Amino acid sequence: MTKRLNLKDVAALVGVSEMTASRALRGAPDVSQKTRLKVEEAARSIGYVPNRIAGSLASRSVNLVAVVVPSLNSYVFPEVLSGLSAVLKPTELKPVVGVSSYDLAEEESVIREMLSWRPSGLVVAGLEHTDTTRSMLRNAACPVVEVMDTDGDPVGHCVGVSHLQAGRDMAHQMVARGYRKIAFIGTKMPQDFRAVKRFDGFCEGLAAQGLEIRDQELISGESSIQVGRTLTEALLARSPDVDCIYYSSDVMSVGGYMHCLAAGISIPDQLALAGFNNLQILEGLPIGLATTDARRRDIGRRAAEIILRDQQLPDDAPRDWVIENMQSRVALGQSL
Amino acid sequence: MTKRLNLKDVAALVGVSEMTASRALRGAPDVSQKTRLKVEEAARSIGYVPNRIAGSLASRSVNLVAVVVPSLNSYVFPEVLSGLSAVLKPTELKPVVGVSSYDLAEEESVIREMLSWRPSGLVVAGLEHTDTTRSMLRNAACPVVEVMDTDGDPVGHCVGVSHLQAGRDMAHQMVARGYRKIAFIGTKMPQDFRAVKRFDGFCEGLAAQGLEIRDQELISGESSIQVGRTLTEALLARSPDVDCIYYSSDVMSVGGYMHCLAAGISIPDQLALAGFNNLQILEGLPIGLATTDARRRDIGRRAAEIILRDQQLPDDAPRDWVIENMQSRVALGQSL
DNA sequence: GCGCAAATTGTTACCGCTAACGCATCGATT
DNA sequence: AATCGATGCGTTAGCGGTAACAATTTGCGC
Repeated sequence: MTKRLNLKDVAALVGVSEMTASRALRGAPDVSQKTRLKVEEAARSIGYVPNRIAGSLASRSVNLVAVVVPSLNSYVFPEVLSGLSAVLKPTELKPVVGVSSYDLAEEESVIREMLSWRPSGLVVAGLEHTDTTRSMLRNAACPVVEVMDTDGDPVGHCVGVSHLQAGRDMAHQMVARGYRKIAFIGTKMPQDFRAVKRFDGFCEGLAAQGLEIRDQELISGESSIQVGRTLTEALLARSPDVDCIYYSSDVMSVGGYMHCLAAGISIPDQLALAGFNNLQILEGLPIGLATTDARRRDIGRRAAEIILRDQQLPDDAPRDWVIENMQSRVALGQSL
Repeated sequence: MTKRLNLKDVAALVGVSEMTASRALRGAPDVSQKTRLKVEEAARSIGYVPNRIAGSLASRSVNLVAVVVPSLNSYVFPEVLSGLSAVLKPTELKPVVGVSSYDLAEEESVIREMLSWRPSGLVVAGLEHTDTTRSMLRNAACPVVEVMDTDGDPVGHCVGVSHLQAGRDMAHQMVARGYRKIAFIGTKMPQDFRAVKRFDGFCEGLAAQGLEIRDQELISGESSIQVGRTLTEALLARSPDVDCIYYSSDVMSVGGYMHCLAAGISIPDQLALAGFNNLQILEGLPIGLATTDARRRDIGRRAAEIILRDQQLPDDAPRDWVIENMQSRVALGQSL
């Protein structure tokens, strides 16, 4: 907790103007190598850290990309972030993460907070927002990308997969493989709009083949292996004839698998399981659990690319809106 | 992408000075209820979002707490964050996350970037830093808390557990339970200083009882269930007589457990397993895997409390440095 | 040694907001 | 009616940098 250091202090130490010191430290052109070195050395010697608040205000530019996700615990968003970071790494831009806790009001407040820092771009998970949020996104002075989901009405750019379609596809796969007594287990219902869409698509897919959900467990809590296991046990106790379960997430299907292991239920002979996301935790299990690859890393990468591209454009340039539906892919594993 | 809106625009619309508009929107005193409502309404109507860059510069205060962690994929730091967020939630402060990728040079650059935003506090995982980083932390004009680890020489406040001690404790538990042919499997070695300390403490604990590591697998890659499974298989193939394995993380021990499931190895009769962290993924497994609770949420909470407390203090008030060693707790489960 | 363009450095005017202080207004007090 | 403290609002002067332009120095050809 020492005296606040200014550019002025550095400049005075070297005996140049603030402007020259500023240029030297930013690596701007028009500074001689000699003074640049002297300034850098002086800055280092007194431990000067530039004040980006002042810098950003003056230059009207902020090297941050805001990323708003519903949760960091669910294993799914860190991977989106990782794709995004990889693309931003060689640039000046840095991601900043905000968490909305699957709550639209909270999302609104997080986005307002983020936008108040005037970032160079905003990435937000999902297409569902409050009216105020939508209006803030529309008026934002930076590119906006809504990610994860393409079933809906994007405000800005949009990169994701169709969760409705993913649900339908899974229904068809299950029916094609002969399962008829099919159940669904979901968490964060109905706050997780994408899980709801998968469920809807799933029911629709079953209906298209003259079937309907045999039983279901929907809870509003977060997903976890433990919860997946407990809900599976409860559902099977109630509906012992169920021959196939679709889970809202791989975390949950792993829990289901754990229940089967403990209860001696053979997979897929006695019970078939499928999840969603293609999470890393599926790798390394004794059997491959069926899932759908949600292209999370690709989504993160693409969002970053769009922001980089747009951000270069002058404010009044024509913008071509990207709506990109990455095809999600069912991976059957040995559990279906 | 619309016109940039100012406080001036809002003020003009209402017919008051910028200052009054500013006070109204911040909820500052000395504004009549009537004008406050008019200003709020005007701001909402044109979709004004305050510019916190300008605001922070003028008020010399930033409502952000920087949090620098090595990774978001490892399942461990999100929980620290969650404890931290919970404590900050009712305050003005908001956490901002940076990722250092288990790389001290990267950490230095992330911390410099963070400090350039003049946050109200900085939380960083670990006690090992480059000299430049240490000097930046020492000179930072905000409270600094080093978390996770207490074995070392903190620059600022410090909250964590002793990883050396955790390793020692686990060695004693294993020996006490009769295991003698003990191996270690670790990831991010040696970049993960805390894992290294656990390993060192572990070896020391074994040595204190006349034993030494029977075999080991150390890799620099990230931990995952898959990697845990593969390394376990490789180690057992090489040293089939090993009767107990200590892993650098629960993620890895779960992988080991998966190998045992697949290979029909009975736990703990044929092989005992123990990990570290007490991650949530342990819950729901058919058996409880031994681990050590690393108190991650408590650490996050405590760090937030320290920052809140310190941040109120005037710059020149005497500061009492906190060094808090939370006792880590071994949880034996049924795998040891 | 002179003239001129390129290279380097300095000056001025903000960026958008707020701290600090100043100045009215108004009801209550004496 | 003059005094006074509270209340509400405006004015001034920055916060710590940078864009844009002005000024100075330097190198070089002739």
